[in-house]
Amino acid sequence: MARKKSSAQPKVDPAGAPPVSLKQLAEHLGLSPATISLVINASPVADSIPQRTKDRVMAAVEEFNYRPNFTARSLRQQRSFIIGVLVPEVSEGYAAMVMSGIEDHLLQEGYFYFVASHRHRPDLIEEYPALLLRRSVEGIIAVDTPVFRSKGIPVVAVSGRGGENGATNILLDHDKAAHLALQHLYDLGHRKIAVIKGQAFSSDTEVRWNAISRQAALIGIEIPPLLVGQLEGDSSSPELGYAVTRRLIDRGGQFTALFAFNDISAMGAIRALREAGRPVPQQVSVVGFDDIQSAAFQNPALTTIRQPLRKMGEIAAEILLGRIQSAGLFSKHVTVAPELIVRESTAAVRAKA
Amino acid sequence: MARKKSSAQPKVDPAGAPPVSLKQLAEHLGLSPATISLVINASPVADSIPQRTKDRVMAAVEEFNYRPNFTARSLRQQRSFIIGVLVPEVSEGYAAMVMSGIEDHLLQEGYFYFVASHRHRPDLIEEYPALLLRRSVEGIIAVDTPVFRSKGIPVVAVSGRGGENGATNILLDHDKAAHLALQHLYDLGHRKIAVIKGQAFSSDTEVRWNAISRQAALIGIEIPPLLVGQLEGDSSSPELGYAVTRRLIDRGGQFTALFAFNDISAMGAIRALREAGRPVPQQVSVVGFDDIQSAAFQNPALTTIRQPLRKMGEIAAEILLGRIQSAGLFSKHVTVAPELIVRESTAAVRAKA
DNA sequence: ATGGATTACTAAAACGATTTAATTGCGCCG
DNA sequence: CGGCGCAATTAAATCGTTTTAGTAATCCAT
Repeated sequence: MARKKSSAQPKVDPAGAPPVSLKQLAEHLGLSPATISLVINASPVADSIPQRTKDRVMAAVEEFNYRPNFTARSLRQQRSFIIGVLVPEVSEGYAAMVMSGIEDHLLQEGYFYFVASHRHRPDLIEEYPALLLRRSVEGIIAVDTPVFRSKGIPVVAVSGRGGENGATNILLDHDKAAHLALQHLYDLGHRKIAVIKGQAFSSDTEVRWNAISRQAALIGIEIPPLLVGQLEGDSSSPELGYAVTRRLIDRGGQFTALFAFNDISAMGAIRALREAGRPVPQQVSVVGFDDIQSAAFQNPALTTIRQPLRKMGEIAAEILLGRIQSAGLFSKHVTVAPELIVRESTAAVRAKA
Repeated sequence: MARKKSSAQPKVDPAGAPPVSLKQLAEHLGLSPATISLVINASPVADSIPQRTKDRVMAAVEEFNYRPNFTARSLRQQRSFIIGVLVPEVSEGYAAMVMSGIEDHLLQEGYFYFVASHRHRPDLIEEYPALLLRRSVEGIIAVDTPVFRSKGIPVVAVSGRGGENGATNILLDHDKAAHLALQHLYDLGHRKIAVIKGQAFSSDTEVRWNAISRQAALIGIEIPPLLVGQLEGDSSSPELGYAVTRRLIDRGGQFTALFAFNDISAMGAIRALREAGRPVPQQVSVVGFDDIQSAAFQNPALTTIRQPLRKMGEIAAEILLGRIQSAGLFSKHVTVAPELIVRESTAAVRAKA
């Protein structure tokens, strides 16, 4: 305590100088840690502290580049400023897009997030929420992930089914989506429309299919079981769309248009159709879903239903933080609107030759 | 302290029972927190504790579902078991794929990670590492992100340029990649080959271009400046590839093959060529780079150089954890091998009609 | 019987903040 | 001149662990 004196200009240290603690700073200033903490956090208790002292404190903070230790603060305040994000797989365009929106909002508000990809494995879907909880996340956003018991922290589900246990759901207006797609095809003269449903484990599958049935009936289109296929397998490659379309073709049902579960499967479907000698859009029109990046640059460019995925992520984050701040009432769900993007994979049905 | 007695079966609490602390558990067992901590962590000091007591402790842990508070433990041990991941943008396929590999390894080893997307903004590239540091991450993985001062924690760069300041680099063998692509085209009879370079801010751009120049010379191909284009703009849509290919065509240089910087730009290029009446692969062959998911389902399916992105992420995580564990020597870089994936976008050059 | 090992624990000090309830000194009023 | 109130601080508890340095009791050998 008598020797260090020449270390008067700490400034920018090159690499490894350990950060200063509140106590050290206090000692340097001849004040107590309490005072400094109060000043730094602009606590109302600090109102009685004269500006002179406050300035002195702030100057020292600057000089030594003092930053409160986040872990210590977390422990004391019981706040981590971390939230957990559950997705099927980070590298899938759908989840990545939602995450992008989530991140945007969270970082802005001073939060960080942990990501965990469960790859639809039930054991991981069970395990990860608990693991996140143990890391004291303050809330969870579940993207396309089935329900789980949320022990005491708020949960927001993006296109998931969290209906029951207190989760807020961000979901697409599937009826509008179905209407946009079907009406578009109907207007082009299509009457025989095939549909590719999603995998059973995908939370959108059921609601979407129900919406399609409803809207088809309203418009006056009949969709016989023969023209309904379902994605199978848990990869996310276009291969699945290819396979189901092959089955659809082999089954022999006639159709002039196809409404795919997502853009990825639409890509596979287009290839299957082409190989079967039924080029898109000349003989069959195809409508995708999601409007992922590469949809616009397929050949033919994909007509699709755009989901505002980024926006959905942002909303999810915003609502979650809201629920964290005030643990009061909360809405059960928020609906966002889809949009029809017309490109080249749909065309008017050809007049009978 | 005399009243609670009937709460003998805590079991699975429905929602909001606060977790028990070590102290409570200790009180319940009539032992000190120290003992329990030692038993739980199987500390060597606990060797002298009789099995009977250990069993009692473990039983109580089970009964009350006790889990040590992670924040408290972090504070005491000065370990967060968190690492930071810097990427240009989570929703880009390239980064997402690498992240997937990173996550895989990290979660296995009991770590979580924070993601921050800087979207190539210099201020964020400057700010985020500091922010992560403040959150006491134990290391940083930088994906396609230029260098920054890593204050005291290990850094691993995936296809970044961290050459100088003590980062380990995971990089592709670009010479091999260039050789694979060029030799493939050469073997198909191509001699006039155009190249699309990446944006200036992308760390791969320069090394890759140098490798291409080198390998072209070795094989005996000349690549005149007239046939070299560069991606411009910081979006990651195929639009950029489309634009640069248009410029290339307009400039009037003759070429029968095109080597794109990545699959995304290859998609744009193919469209530009098609619109200009030069179908792929009949008149021009195109080789992409990366082998992203949808590459196989383009029309024509993309011939491309596959980067083992997931694997690169895994390796990055593994090396980083290694460096965290033992802060000793470390390798400056690790090289991974690319692979040529031949599909439909390349074909033999047509005999002069 | 004494002293050194061993056994079975525990007290208390960290870790680095935040926050509540004092404490001290001083001016001023009655 | 006693005491009230205010201004400027601070002591100390707390958050929930981990870990070091003990301590007390028992055992065994001499």
